[in-house]
Amino acid sequence: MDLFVSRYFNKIDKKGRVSFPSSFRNVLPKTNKSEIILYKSIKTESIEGCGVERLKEIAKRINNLDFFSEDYDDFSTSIFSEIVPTKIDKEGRFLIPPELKDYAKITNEAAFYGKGHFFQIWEPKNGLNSSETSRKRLLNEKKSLRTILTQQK
Amino acid sequence: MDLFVSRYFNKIDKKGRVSFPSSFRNVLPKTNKSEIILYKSIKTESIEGCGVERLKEIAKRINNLDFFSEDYDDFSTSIFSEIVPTKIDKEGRFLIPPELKDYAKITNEAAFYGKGHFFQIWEPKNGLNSSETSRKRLLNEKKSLRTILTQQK
DNA sequence: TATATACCCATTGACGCCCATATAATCCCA
DNA sequence: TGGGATTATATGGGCGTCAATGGGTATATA
Repeated sequence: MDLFVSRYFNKIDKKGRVSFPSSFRNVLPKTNKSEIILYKSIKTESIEGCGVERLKEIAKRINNLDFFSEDYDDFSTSIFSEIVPTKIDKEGRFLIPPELKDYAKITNEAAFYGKGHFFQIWEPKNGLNSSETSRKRLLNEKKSLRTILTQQK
Repeated sequence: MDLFVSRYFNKIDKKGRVSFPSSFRNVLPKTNKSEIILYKSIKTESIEGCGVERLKEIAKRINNLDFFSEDYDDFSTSIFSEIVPTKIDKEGRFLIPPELKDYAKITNEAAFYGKGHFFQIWEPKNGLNSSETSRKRLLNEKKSLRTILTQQK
């Protein structure tokens, strides 16, 4: 499985360390399993992150936007300048950068949400509320996991 | 037969393990017979699942969406974090993820229902009640297998 | 020097992996 | 085609490993 999937709730210890979920670690490239990049989620009150190699992909996507558009400016500012490279220790733990931790209002527990090619880190209650909202929106739009997962080409 | 069909009632042992029905295992791709993905059924109090290969297709599709669109966000949010990849051991058994187990109110026995391209896992009594209800509803609507099987497009 | 963090080592409970058995299904050969 | 032998499936249990977590000490940085 080379995708960030599922959800994990991990404790933050007295030193501020938190375990990066084992299954997430396995998604990171073999060449660099000890570093991730973190940044503020643009649309939500959460931290977003991915492996370093994904950064290049993001750069490409942003580069494809109209160079003179507001979006280009906004995205490149809010993403690149906000990125915090973060090291993962031998036990698979890392320190959540203080600014991001504050931004997401995380205190003593962190919820890790798999999002495919990236992941999000939430204050647990906020995370639950947010996914509940998503779930309801899906129901209203009559889309369900089943329709998406089982549809044939 | 590359479809999930028929119904099986399997016991959950002291360690929480349950056999994934042999005929279901044969539906999984030869390349990966030891992993399935599970998620909450949206419309019923049951667990739904399928092989991992579908997930990868979805990931590919989602990745092709506009990186900054609402759709990209919505899909990745509602799909990836809800999915629980689950390993099947050498004997064909697996652990039902606790959250899903609770959701379906499963305790010491699980009913596996083949649904074609996916399957469902029910608490046995709930499963029986649900299929009985379905049967009656079909009868009331005067639909029969024959109508469905013989209708032309 | 004070504070933070990198680097060790320890603990615990859960899980993966292995081996075992009973029953059911299948096969094979006379 | 019958009946014994072989194989497959569901199930039970032991044990080593790993993930998450806790904490001590050296090292760095300001």
